[in-house]
Amino acid sequence: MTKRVTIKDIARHLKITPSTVSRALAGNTRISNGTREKVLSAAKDMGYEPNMLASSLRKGTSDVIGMIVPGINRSFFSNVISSVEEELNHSGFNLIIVQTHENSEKEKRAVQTLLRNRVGGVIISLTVQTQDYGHLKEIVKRGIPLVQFDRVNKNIKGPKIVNDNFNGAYSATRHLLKSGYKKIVHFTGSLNLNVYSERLEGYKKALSERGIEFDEKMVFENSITRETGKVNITKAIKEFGADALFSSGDFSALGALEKLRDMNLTVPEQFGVVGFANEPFAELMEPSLSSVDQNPHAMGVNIAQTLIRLMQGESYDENILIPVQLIARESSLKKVVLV
Amino acid sequence: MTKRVTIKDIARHLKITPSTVSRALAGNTRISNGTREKVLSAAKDMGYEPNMLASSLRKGTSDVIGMIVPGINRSFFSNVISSVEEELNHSGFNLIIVQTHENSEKEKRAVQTLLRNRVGGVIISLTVQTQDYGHLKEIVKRGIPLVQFDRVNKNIKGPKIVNDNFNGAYSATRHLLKSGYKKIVHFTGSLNLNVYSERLEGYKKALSERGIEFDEKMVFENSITRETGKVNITKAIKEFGADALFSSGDFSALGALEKLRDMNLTVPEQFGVVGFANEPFAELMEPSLSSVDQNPHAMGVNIAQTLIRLMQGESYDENILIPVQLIARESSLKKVVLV
DNA sequence: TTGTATGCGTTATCAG
DNA sequence: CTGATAACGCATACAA
Repeated sequence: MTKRVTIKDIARHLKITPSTVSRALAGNTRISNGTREKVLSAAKDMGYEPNMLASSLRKGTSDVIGMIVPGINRSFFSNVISSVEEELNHSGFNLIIVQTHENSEKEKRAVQTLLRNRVGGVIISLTVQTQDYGHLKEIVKRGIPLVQFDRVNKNIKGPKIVNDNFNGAYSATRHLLKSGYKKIVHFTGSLNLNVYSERLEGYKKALSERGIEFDEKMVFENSITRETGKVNITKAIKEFGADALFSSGDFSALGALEKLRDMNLTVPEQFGVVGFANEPFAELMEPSLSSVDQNPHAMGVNIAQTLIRLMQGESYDENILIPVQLIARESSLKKVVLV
Repeated sequence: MTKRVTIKDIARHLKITPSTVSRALAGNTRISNGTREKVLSAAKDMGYEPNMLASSLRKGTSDVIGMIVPGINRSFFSNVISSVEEELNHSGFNLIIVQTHENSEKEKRAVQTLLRNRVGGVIISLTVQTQDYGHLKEIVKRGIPLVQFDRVNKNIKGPKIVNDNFNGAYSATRHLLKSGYKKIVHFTGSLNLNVYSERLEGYKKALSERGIEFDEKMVFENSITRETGKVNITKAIKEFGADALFSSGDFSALGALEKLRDMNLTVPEQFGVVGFANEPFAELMEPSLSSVDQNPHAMGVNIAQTLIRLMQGESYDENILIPVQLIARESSLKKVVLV
């Protein structure tokens, strides 16, 4: 446990003052080339490592960015995180990741932790549970740059970066209709979340465009897990004679596919399925699962760039829409019907 | 951007000294119940949030733990992270996650960042590339608690938590032999990494136990991706007449399965496959992929508890072995042959 | 039990 | 261009 080398030590060693050393290390301030070089080489020789705690304390902000997500084990989030991180690192920032596991209490504590550690900025995607937005307001109130993404609250000021969920759902549903399916049910998460309510609207639009009357009973809310997928697909077929499913998540689509197989219904011949998120397993299944890709990389890059601009003082209140892409695979390719 | 409330503000408001407030907030020090309550309620009323930067700077350590991993988008790591985080949160610590993307330079920078931010402890799983261990030595040298897991370097002092890779590979290979397969090839990552070299040994033992001579040409090193899996399975069949594969990773096993299908070889009838890691897609494939589960939850809990003990001063140098479990699925169940 | 004094390491301000 | 001084917010040794 060696004693840490500080700016003072370098100053003493070079017989100059700490302020000069600090300036030399910072780089930008007016300082003679001679002393700068001396300081830098001494710093290296002595094994100096800056203390960011002290620096941040003094400066009142830090280069650490906090990112709060429901969970890192979903393909979408893990990919967004990777892209955000890469982009932030390029600009000299470091990323802290905290998971909420869809628990709003954990979300509040996460925000608290980040504020206590005086992060330079916060990136967040809300939990399903989140109803009270005091913690978000607190971030804004303290003047800390905040970027919301994916699951956002429109009433909180600041940039929000979301997928074009409406058009993704619209394309998916339209694709099923074009393929000749008639009775399409919809599985969705909580409609309190923007992402799901937007997708529902896209689904509706595709139906109405075809003159199909929307039946809200054919929308299964809070049905986004593998298990609920299994349960509800049975119900959908028995009660509504459904012949296709557009699911707002791949896991419920997966559950449905498994159940359909148990029921000896063939996919895509007798039943069509399209999911959302394009999880890695989608292409590996048999039949492979059609899904809407959310373009997580583009979203991550956008989030990072937006945050950086925000931290540079460019304060704005913008909504950015990230395009999505329908990946049509076997599970929905009954036949192609031109319209 | 409200002015931050500090201990001084509370002190002024209550007409006592900052030290008293500090002690009251810390809780443990000797202080009268009256003032403690007054301080706590004032802190709440005034919206006080401790500044952990200042606290950590003063104390010389922080409650933030840094965790460095090759990537969060692999099932194993993401599950370990979740468990570590949960366990650490219970004990009042916070987790920072940094990815290296298998890049040893990023790994070094990650360590540097963590040291500069004076984290209270470091958890790390090395990249494939890592050859120079100066950054790990630096952590130890500074007296910062360090826990290595999964991909570890035995020469660095401190606890190392790894799977029972040897027995996992041994069971997997033995299972293939028992199922009647004769010519088993092995796909592995870089044998510089402990995890892969240990698995290779397990594979060897199972072979020798059956009196099968080990042929090192049947080991395909650096063949752990979906793409290399496809390439090498072809080679394995053509050159060695292989009828089974034990792969040290699921992605290469996946590639192999895909290629086998292209070649019109049926699994498990004509060819057996067992992977390692039990990625989520393993059970979803057709045929489902047998794999070795690494028990990431147990590993995460162990890592966190070990680190906490280390931070409490219990300095030891222990190797902990986390058991693994072979999950036999369709891809290897040709028939059961008793031994 | 509480107050006083000091320093953690850095940087901003003001002189020179 | 460089030096002196103070302050960021908190916690501790010591004194009372």
